[in-house]
Formats: sequence, structure tokens, C-alpha cells
Amino acid sequence: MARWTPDARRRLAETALDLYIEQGFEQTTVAQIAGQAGLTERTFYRHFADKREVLFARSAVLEARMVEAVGQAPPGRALDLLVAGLEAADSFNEDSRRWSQRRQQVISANAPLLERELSKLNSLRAGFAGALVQRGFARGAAALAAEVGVIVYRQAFELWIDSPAFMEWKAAIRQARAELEAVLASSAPDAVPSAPSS
Amino acid sequence: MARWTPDARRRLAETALDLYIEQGFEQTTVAQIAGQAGLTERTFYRHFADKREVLFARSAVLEARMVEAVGQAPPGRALDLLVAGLEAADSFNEDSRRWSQRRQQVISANAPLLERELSKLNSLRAGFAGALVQRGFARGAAALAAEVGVIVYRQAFELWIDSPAFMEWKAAIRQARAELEAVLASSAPDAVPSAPSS
Amino acid sequence: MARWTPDARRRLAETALDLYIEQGFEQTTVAQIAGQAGLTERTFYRHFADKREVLFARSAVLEARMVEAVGQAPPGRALDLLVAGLEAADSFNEDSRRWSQRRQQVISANAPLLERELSKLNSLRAGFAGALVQRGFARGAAALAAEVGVIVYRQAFELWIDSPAFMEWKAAIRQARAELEAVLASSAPDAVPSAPSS
Amino acid sequence: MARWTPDARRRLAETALDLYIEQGFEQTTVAQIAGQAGLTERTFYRHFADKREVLFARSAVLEARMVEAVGQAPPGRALDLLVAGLEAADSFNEDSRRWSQRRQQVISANAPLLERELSKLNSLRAGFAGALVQRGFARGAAALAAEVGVIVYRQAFELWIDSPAFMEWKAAIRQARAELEAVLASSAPDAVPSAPSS
DNA sequence: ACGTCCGGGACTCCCCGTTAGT
DNA sequence: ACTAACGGGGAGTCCCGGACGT
Repeated sequence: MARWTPDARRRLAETALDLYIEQGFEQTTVAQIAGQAGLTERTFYRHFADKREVLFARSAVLEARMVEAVGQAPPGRALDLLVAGLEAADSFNEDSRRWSQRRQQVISANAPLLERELSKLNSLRAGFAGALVQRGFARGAAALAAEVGVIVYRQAFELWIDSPAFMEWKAAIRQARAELEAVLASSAPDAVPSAPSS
Repeated sequence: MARWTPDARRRLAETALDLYIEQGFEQTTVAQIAGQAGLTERTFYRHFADKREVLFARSAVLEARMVEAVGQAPPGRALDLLVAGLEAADSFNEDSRRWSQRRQQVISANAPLLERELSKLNSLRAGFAGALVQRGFARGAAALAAEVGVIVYRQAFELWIDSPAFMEWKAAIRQARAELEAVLASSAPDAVPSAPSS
Repeated sequence: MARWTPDARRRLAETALDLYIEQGFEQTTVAQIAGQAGLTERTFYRHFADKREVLFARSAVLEARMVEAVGQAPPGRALDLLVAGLEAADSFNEDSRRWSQRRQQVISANAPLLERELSKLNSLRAGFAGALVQRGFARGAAALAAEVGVIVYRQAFELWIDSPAFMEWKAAIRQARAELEAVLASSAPDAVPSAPSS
Repeated sequence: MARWTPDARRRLAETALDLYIEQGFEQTTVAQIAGQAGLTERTFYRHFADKREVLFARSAVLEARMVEAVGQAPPGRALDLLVAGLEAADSFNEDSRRWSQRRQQVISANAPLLERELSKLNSLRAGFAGALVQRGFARGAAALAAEVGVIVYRQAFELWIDSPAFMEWKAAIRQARAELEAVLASSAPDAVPSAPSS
């Protein structure tokens, strides 16, 4: 028999998300999270670097996996390698989708969390760029492609989360890429762009 | 005669930057900054929302100006409007360039400051997208164009800061845009992309 | 033409009460109150000593009036003088009743406000005691009678606030006094006091 | 061997009282108290909720003990139960008496501390009332008796503190009760109450 | 009577260190 | 390896008041 239930980490993450949704991120104290999870504040910080990271620890794992996959993708154009990388993030089932929805809801509503999310995406971007350079692409082209890759990721994730029925992760990526290319192709505005409607 | 020298705000910003460079961002306390500027901690927070914002307050003004300029640019393609907006940020002289260099040096070295910078760029992106929608562009196209516009801004700023001789802001924008288009045109990797080295 | 609308004080008090009810006393900042009243934080403090006092300034006036009335009441027993004093507080109409109800609701829900209310009642008690001493009562008897007088006041106020239909202030006092005397008369417990029902 | 001397709490309380007496309550900062006790401000707030509570933490313990004792007193009239409760507060020796004297001296001289004391007495009153209801008394009678019980407590405490020689706590209670009953019996004023001397 | 600028302290919270126990 | 208990130090928000100008 264990003295402590061993999934302290998971309990903390779930309690945190619950509380962030219930009463807002800023109004929730670490002491509250820990208390409600039956742990001590100090323990929270042993598992998570800070109050925000509790919502992002999962994504750090995903990022590593994606960057790794870019390095091992079959040869092709930069964006093809990146898409291969994005597909490697497919650990998504219906449960994780629900969790992601709730998580996204909280993040969107709180500036400090948004900052952290942008930071994570930036880290992903840097990872992609580095991987492409490893694969022989010029630094400049790699950087740009990485930017595009992240945009595809963001768009795919949004599609996957918002779609009414459950969606395959690969399908989401395909659709995101298609949308992006469509927009890039048509550079002309839809409407007459001269009249600013105040 | 005033009781206080009136440029408390500027003094705080300069002192902060000095200290951040001298001893690092995290090692510098707000009390130190205020003390060295001849003010109190309380006053620092009256001028800046937090310890990071002291480096970004200027950019909030720039952002507003750029977004405004996009709204009033002559008709054209989305990217043309955005470039017109970017050009409106031209309050750059040699002094502000030196300040920006030192500022960028500090930001690059500190995760919390990087986060804040990304957040500001994201805000600029949102502002651009909104302005384009006002000008009659479809939401999706506007969003994408805004992403591109921010990339141009970032690249132009980097060029402007790093160029050995002083560079006109408009020239920096032109060059950034040209580089971006060049990369977008050539989607093929420079080198043989098949051999993952390492 | 006046430069400022002259009822700043009233506006502050009403805005404060509104906000205290809407979002809680502690969550309301003085800056908010002042801003919403179209004034400055500094101005708030020119009218009210602190954030709590805005709910109690009225009662200070009442207290003075009641103590004064005790000093000028016709001869009689201590409690008779006090009741005469209490009756002098009759500036109560239906409007002030509604205000009092809302006010009481906020006070009951916030420890710092409860403290202030107790303090005000204590001040009334001291005032009563002093007035009775002036009228020739021994210090000990005066102190005790003052305690009783305050209890009657509290009870009468509660009756007046809670009664479904509007109630005359004097009637509330009469009833409060009657209730108190009834309880004082029957010193025996209603039920068998030996069985602690856990 | 411990890293810290373990009685941080006591040291803080004593230092605080010393400083409050020496230089006044308002003039004393928490930083001072902590510093003089060899601790930091942060630690002060770990032990005491606020700057006032450092003088009242002891009484919270007493209150709990007294209320508890009322619940377990032998059957009798309401006031008898309460007196049994009051007697349970007897942890009083000459040392604690001196401490109480100094403490009372500070409290009496400072409005914020007086407020807090009234609040504590009010809490005791509520506790007594609740305990009496548990014991089978009607709510109204219980509330009134509780008021009387608190008056006895206050009076007893005053006697105990002010008496030139050390006094048994139980004796103080007896005397307080006797005084109160004497006053209640004689409702007539000592002197001719008709002449208001202004 | 009000606005503006600023000082200073109370208080909460984040995040991190150490020690001892299990 | 994980926990609890105690403490440090800084960020940040708010209350309140002082000085000066209109």
C-alpha cells in the first residue's frame, strides 16, 4: 500500500483546470489548488514550474515529439516535412479533446495564459526551424517555413477543437493546410477595399 | 518651479533598462529602479503595469499608430495596406535605435520578457486583422495577411537594428518584404534535403 | 453655473452602495467608486474618512441627534429617557428604508463592515451613558441602562427594516422594548434545558 | 538543533505589544515588528492575519473554550450555563495579567483595535447564543442571555485587570454578576434625574 | 470643492529554499 | 521519491494621506 496516491501530478492539473474555469485564473491561488487536491502548495511547485505551466506541461511533450518527427520525415519540401511532424502529435482522443476545449476556454480568457501559449508556439517554431536546418534547408527558408508550419498547427488545432463531431487529427491538418493555401493563392480582397466602413 | 521633475516616466524607463542590462532582469527589483530614479516603488506602478511593461510601453503607442494607419491607407491589396501601416511607425532616429538595440539585447536574454514581446506582436497581429476587416477584407484572408504583416514587421525591425550603418525605416520594410517574397517564391530547399545529418 | 455638480457626496455614497452590493465590498476599489461617480479617488477621501465610512456617515448624524434628545427628555427612569432619545432618530421614510435594507445586506456580509457597525453602536452606547450621567444617574446604572438602550435600538431597527409593510419608527421602538421586557421577565428556559440535542 | 528558534509566534506577539506601547499602534509597521523579532514581514503574516490580530489571537482560543464549556455545563438557568462557560477561561495567572493590562492599555487608545475587540466580543456573543440554543433555550431568550453573559465577561475582566491585588478569575466573575444584578434590581436613579446640567 | 502627482504602509500571492520524516 | 512544516524575498494591488494648483 502506498502512503500517497501516486497521481499527484494529474490530480493537480485537473484540479487547477477546474478551478481556473470556475473562478478564473487570477482568482485561483496555488494554495487552493493544492488544498483541493489534498496536497501542499510546496508540492505543486515540485511538479510544475509555475501556476501557468500546469496547463502547458502536456504540450511540452507534444512539441518534442513533433520536432523529432520532422527530423525523421521522408525527404520532401519543407512544408511536407513539417506536416509529417504535426501528424506525429496525434495522441488525440475524445477525452483529450474535451480537456483541450476547457483548457482553451481558460487560456483565451486570461492574458498571462495567452502569453504563455504564445511562448510555447514560439518554442515550437524554433524547434521546427532548427529541425529543418538539420535537414539541409537554408536558415532563412527554414525560419519562414517554420512560421507557416506553426500557423497550420494552430489552425488545425482550432478546427479539431471546434468541429461539432469528432475529427481525425490528420484530417484537421489537411484541411488547415488547404485553407491556408487557398488564402495565399487569392491575394485580392473579397470586397471593394477602398471604403472604410466606420 | 515644479516640486518634482516632471519626466518621472522617462527616468523610470531609462533606469530600468540600465539596470536590466547591468545586472539582469530578474536580479533587478522594482524598488531599485524606483530608488535610482529618485522615486518610490508606488510611483513606478502608477506609470507601468508591471516590471516588464516598462520596456514595452513605447511599443503600445507604436501599435496604435500602425493600426490606425492601416485604416487610412489608400486602397490596394491587403499586404499593401499593412506596409503602409508599418511605415507609419517611423519615429526612428539614431538615438531610439541605440535604445532599441539595448532593449532587444535584454529581451532576448529573458524568458518573461520574450513572452511579453510575443504577446505584443500578437496584439499587433489582432489589430492588423481587425483593421483589414474594417477595410472590407474577408475575416480569413485578413487574419492570414495580418500574420504575414507581423512577420514583415519583425524582420524589418531586425534589419534596422542590426544594420551596421543607420538605415531608413522604409528601406528596412522594403527589404524585409522582398526577402519574404523571395523565400515564398522558391519553395524548394537549397540543399539536398534527404540526408539528416547528426 | 457651477463647475461641479454639487451633490458629490451623495453620488459617492450611492455609487458605493451599488457597487458593494453588485460585486462585494472587498472587491470594490475606491478608484472604481470615484470613477463611476465621475470623481477622483482623492475626492472620495475628502468626503469620507475611509472606504467603510461611506456607509456610516449618515448614522453619525443620527447618533448625535439621539444623544442630544436624551439630554433634553422629560424626567423619568433611565430607560424612559433613552427611549425618548431613540424616538428622535425618526427621519425614516420609505426611501430611507429601502436604502437601509440594501445597506444592511452588505454590512452583514462583510467582516470589516460589521466591525465598523459594532463600533458605531459602541459609540452610541457611550453617548447614551454620558448623557444619563449628565442627567444625574450613577455611572454604573447609566452604563448598564445604555447597554439596554442600544439593544432596544438594534432590535427596533431590525423590526423596522424587516417588517413587510412600512412601520412607524415609534411603533418599532415600542415593540422592541416590549419584547425585551418579556424576555427579561421570563428567566426560565422554554424547554427542558438539560438535554443537549446534538 | 533547529535552524530557527521555534517560538516565532510568541516573539512576534511580544515584540508587537512592546512596540505598540512604545510608539503607538499606527506608528508601528509590520516590518519593524518582524525585524525586531528577527523575522521577516512575510512570516508575520503567516502567523497573524493582520496587524491587529496579533493582540487577539489568544482570545480566539479562549472564546472557543468558553463556548465549548457552555455546551457541557450542568443544567440550569441560561445565565448559570454562561457563567460556567466564563469560568472555563481561567488560564489566568499573574503573568498573563500583566500582559493583559498592557494589551488593554494599547487597545483602549486605538480606534482600529477597539473595533477589533468589539468584533471579538460580538463573536463570543454569537457563540454563546448558539450554544444556548443547542441546550434547548428559545432563540430569543438565548440571544438576550448571551448579551448579558458578555457584559458579565467584560465586567469581570475589567475587575480582574484593575484590582490592586491579584484576584481569582472565578471571584471576578462572581462579583461582576453581583454588580450587574444589583443594578438591574434598582431601576430608580440615585439622584434626582430632572435637572439636565448642560 | 476638485484634480494631479506622489509617498508610504498593509496585505496577498508567487515562487523558492531548507529540514526532517516516511 | 515524496510529504509536511517553516521560512525568505520580491511582485503587485489597494488604502489612505500630503502638497500644490484651479
